[in-house]
This record gives sequence, structure tokens and C-alpha cells, in this order.
Amino acid sequence: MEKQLTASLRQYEVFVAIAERLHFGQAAAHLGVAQPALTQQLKHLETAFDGALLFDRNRRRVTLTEFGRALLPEARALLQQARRVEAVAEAARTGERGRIELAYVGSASYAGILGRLLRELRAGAADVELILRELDMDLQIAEIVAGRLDAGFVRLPLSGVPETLLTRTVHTEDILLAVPPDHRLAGLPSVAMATLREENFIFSHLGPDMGFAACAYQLCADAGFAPRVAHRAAQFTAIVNFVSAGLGVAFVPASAARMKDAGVSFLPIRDAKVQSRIGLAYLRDPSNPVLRRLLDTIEPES
Amino acid sequence: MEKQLTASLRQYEVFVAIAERLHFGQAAAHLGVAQPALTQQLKHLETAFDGALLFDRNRRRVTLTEFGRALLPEARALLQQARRVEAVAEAARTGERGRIELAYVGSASYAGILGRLLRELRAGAADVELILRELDMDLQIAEIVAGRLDAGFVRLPLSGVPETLLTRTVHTEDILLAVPPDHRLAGLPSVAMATLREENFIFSHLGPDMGFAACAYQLCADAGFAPRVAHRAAQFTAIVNFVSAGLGVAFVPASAARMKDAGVSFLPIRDAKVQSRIGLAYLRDPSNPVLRRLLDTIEPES
DNA sequence: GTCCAGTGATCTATCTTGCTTATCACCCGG
DNA sequence: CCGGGTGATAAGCAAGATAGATCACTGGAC
Repeated sequence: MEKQLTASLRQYEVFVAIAERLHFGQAAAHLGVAQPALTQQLKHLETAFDGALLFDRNRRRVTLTEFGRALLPEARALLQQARRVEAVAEAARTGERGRIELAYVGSASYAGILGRLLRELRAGAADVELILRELDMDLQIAEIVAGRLDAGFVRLPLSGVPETLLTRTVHTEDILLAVPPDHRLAGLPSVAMATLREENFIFSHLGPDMGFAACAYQLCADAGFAPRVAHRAAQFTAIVNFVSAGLGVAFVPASAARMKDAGVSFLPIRDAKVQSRIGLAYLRDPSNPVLRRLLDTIEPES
Repeated sequence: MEKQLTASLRQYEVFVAIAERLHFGQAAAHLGVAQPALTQQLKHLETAFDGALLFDRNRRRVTLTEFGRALLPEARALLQQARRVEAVAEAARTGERGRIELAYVGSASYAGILGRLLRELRAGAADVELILRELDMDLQIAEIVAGRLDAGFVRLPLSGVPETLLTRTVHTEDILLAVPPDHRLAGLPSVAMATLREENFIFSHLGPDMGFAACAYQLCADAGFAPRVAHRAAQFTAIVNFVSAGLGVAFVPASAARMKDAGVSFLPIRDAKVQSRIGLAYLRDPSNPVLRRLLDTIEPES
């Protein structure tokens, strides 16, 4: 049980108010209380300091004692810090200040999500510490549900996740077909899904019901066939490498086409009815004010 | 009427205590109160912040929310400042810290008073601001009585001063006779008072009942004559100059003999029964803790 | 010298705050 | 399913804070 504080903020407030005016009545008016309250609070403060007087009260004139003069700057600093705490509290409460921990799937970084995120977070002169890491979407979901991660950018859709896990689309892009340099389709301005029925496909390692793979399967299903999956890879960089090596063709998000890798062609799909969406996944009713503010900023109509 | 503070030191104290242990019971024990008090105080603090929760209380485990985490360092700083105020108060109360305004008569500076004063004030790692000025003793007394000066070094004795003005002797020294180079006594190892009856004297401008002049008159009275005062001057430097010019002889404190001015001789007085004393003059029951401490330091038996 | 306006201190009643004890509600390990 | 551990809640009490009325003293006006 450590040493207790003996004086209260209120008492310092009274002390400083009197010291600034050297007049009990005016100080009382400033603090919005009756004058006897000041006499009493000040007396308590003096008692806390072993009875040492802070003011000489000559009935007619109030002056600081040397003791009071020595204490005044420290008391002012204390009040300033108290106001600062409350200001920080207000900022932290509204999410203008604080910490947020986010993750993103690798392919989100191609889409310019991260730069936009930083811009959103800094909006309104906010002072937010951002902790960011790349993580596969299945791990992200586990971390978010476990409360170890505030939110994460994933490829939609999700499936088989708790209903407390919500998502909000933040980016939508077309799906392109990546073909090797020597492929029969290479060089064409675009392709139709129907012509792909017999192709060998490189797919993500994730199942057919989540993320980008779900969109890819949907494209094929819309065209009336099931894709023949020749290989699987975890990242689009790897998938594009596979395509480059001639092992098959692959659906990739448009942003992944920036990788002009070894002559791989990225062809628009004329009759694609789905696009790939990147979304922010988070738990319903987030307790982190920074996340709440981010969600408000991203889509104010919520 | 400015913005009021909404939370008390106690509430921050409770918040920090809980945050440091993440356990209400242990925090309560640390603060020396029962556990429900913490629940209540914390709730008050949260209410003050618009109801934003500072902790997640899962019955089984208490964890800081992001909001609480953001607030914690500021709250710690606030408590630290509060402890600092109390430490400064303690130092100021005991006079280890603060300000003191002193004066001294010019002749006190010869006697090494000022260096000693500084040493006393710095004793015990004290942090004291010293404001020091040279001032004639009559002005010093007026300033001290008016409360514009904490204390002053003067030549004793005083007379005609309020009985609330006390003095404490801090230095005692012999009185010497200053004679011109061509004086009949110049070069003698010492003089007797009886041989000075017919001399012309240079005296201080102050009356015969105060300070050094009082001692000088006493010397003559003890020898059975009244000195013939040929000239008066305010400072001993001027007096010695007069002597040097051959206008007369003068009594001076031994410390003034350091001025080896133009061949003036300073002769011990064989039969002197009085010495000159420098004293610190101050008002009874000084309110300035630094002065109180100085008085204790100078003469602890008071 | 006397009086009066101004100002801080004091008194008292009332209301609020903070604490305590007792008890409840809930989680979790055995 | 039970029992230990933990935070929340409830009720009562003591201390603290405030308002309003009044007192007591100062210092200037005249």
C-alpha cells in the first residue's frame, strides 16, 4: 500500500483560481460556486500541507506566501495535465487517437488499399498508431474472432464464419485471365468464358467457397463448366509464375496484372458477370474506437 | 467560468491501480479499500468519459480496452505530477526550495558574509533562489518592516526599531584605527584610546545610536571623551579615502583593512572593549520557509 | 474620531460522495 | 454438478462539499 495522495484536483483548482485573482469572491464566481466553499477547500489544502499557509489573508488584501508562490507553477502544471488527460480521453474515445492492428491478404497490397487506409486513418489530424501485417485470410479470420486482431482486408466472399464477423467492401476490380506467352489466346484483346472449358487452370490453395477462388469458380459455373485445376498456389505471384511457365491459365484480379512477368498476357473476360471484391472483415460492435472511426470514415452512411 | 474538470485524482488512481494488476481485488488491497469501492470509482470515471469502458470485465479476466490503453500513460503522468506537487510542497514548506530576498550593508561584503550565506542556503541540496542587493541599513530596516525584504545583514546594534524586528549576530570583528601615512601614529604597532582625545575623526553618516557608529562612539565614551567629528561619509571606502587624504583618523572594522589604500595604516586598539558585530535582521515569526530554514541552519539552537 | 463599504471567515442545514459490509451472479476447473 | 474465485449490486453510514446567512475585521472617506 503505497503513499496516498493527500490533496485533490479540486483543491488545486481552487488554489490556482484564487492565486490568479488574489480575490476569493472573484475566484468563487469564476469557479461558479459560493465564496465559503473556497475558504473551506483552501483550508483543506493548507491542512494537507501540514497547515502551511498558501496566502496571507489581511482581510483587505490577499497575497501569496512564499510557500504558495513556490507551489503555484506545480499546481498549474498539474491542472494542465488533468485537462490533457481529459482531452486525450476524448480523442481516444472518438478514435482520433489510439492504436489499431490490421492485417491484409497479399493481393490487397497490389490494389492500393494500404495507401488509402493510411489516408483514412490520418484524416482529421488523427494520431493513430497502425500495426499492419500480411496474413492469409483464413488466419486473419481466426485472429479477428479470437480478438487478437482488430480487422483485416480479405478477398470476399467469406463463408463458414461466425455471424458476428461482418465485412465491408472497400475495393472492387475486374477479373482477368492470365495466359502464357505461347498460349493460343495470347495476344487476343479479350476472351469469352465459353472458350476456356478445356483449359488447365492454376488456382489458389483455398477452397472453392471463399475469397477470390469462389469468384473464379463462379465465373466457370456461369459459363456452364467446372474448371480443371491443374495446380494450386498460395499467392498470385506464384500463380503468375506457374502461368509464365506454361503450366496453365489462371484467373487473377486486375491489380495483379501489374506484374508484367515474363510475357504473361492478362486478358479481359468479355462475359464476366462477377468482379473480385476486397473487404474489411471485423467483429460486430467493435470496441476499438479507432476501428469504429475507420468504419465511419470509409463509409459514413454505414 | 471555464471548463470544469470532470474526473478526480482518486478516480485516476483507481484506474491505474487496476490497470497495473488487472485484478480488482488486488488493486483494492493495494489501495487499502474494499473491492466495491473500486467498481464504483471506476464506473464514475467511465461515466465521466461518456460511458466509454476502460476495461473488458469478463468476470474471469480483466483486460484494458484500447480506450483504456490509450488513457493509461496520461493517467500515470497525471498521478506522477500530483506526487511531484506534494513533494515540491514539502520542500517549499521546509524551506529547501523557494525564494528569499536579502540585503546587506556594503561593509558586510568585506567580511565574507555573502559566501557563507550561499553555503548555508545550499546546504542539504536545497534549491533556493536568492535575490541579493546592497542597501544601507536604515533602508533595509524600512524594507524589512514593510515586508518587501525577508532579511538583511546590518552592523549592530539597532535602535528605535519595532520589537518585532529581531537580529542574530553572524560575524564579530575587531575595530581598528585608520590613520594617514604622515600621521604621528602611522607605523606604530598599536594605539591606546587615551591618545586619541584630540584627533579629528571621520565618521559614518549614521547617527550615534546605530550600527558601526554606535560602537565607535562607545569606544570613545569608554575612554572618557567625545570624538571630534571632522567629516562624515556613507561607506568605509569613502572614509578610508578621507583618511588617506589626511582629513583625520577613523575607526573601521577589521575586514575593511583589506583596502590597502594609499598607505593608510590600520592600527589595533589596545584597550578596545567593544567589537563590531554584523547581524541578520528579520521580522519575528518569518513566514518565508527559506528564511526559517536559514535561521535554523545558522544557529540550530535558535 | 466615526462610519461604511468591502471582504474573508464562520456557522448551520442540506445534499453528495465514498466507503463498508453483505450478498448476488457468473465463470471455470475439478 | 459443485465450489472457489471474482466482479457487480444493494443498503447504510460517515465524511465532505456547498449554499445562505451572518460575523468580524480592514481601511478609506469625511
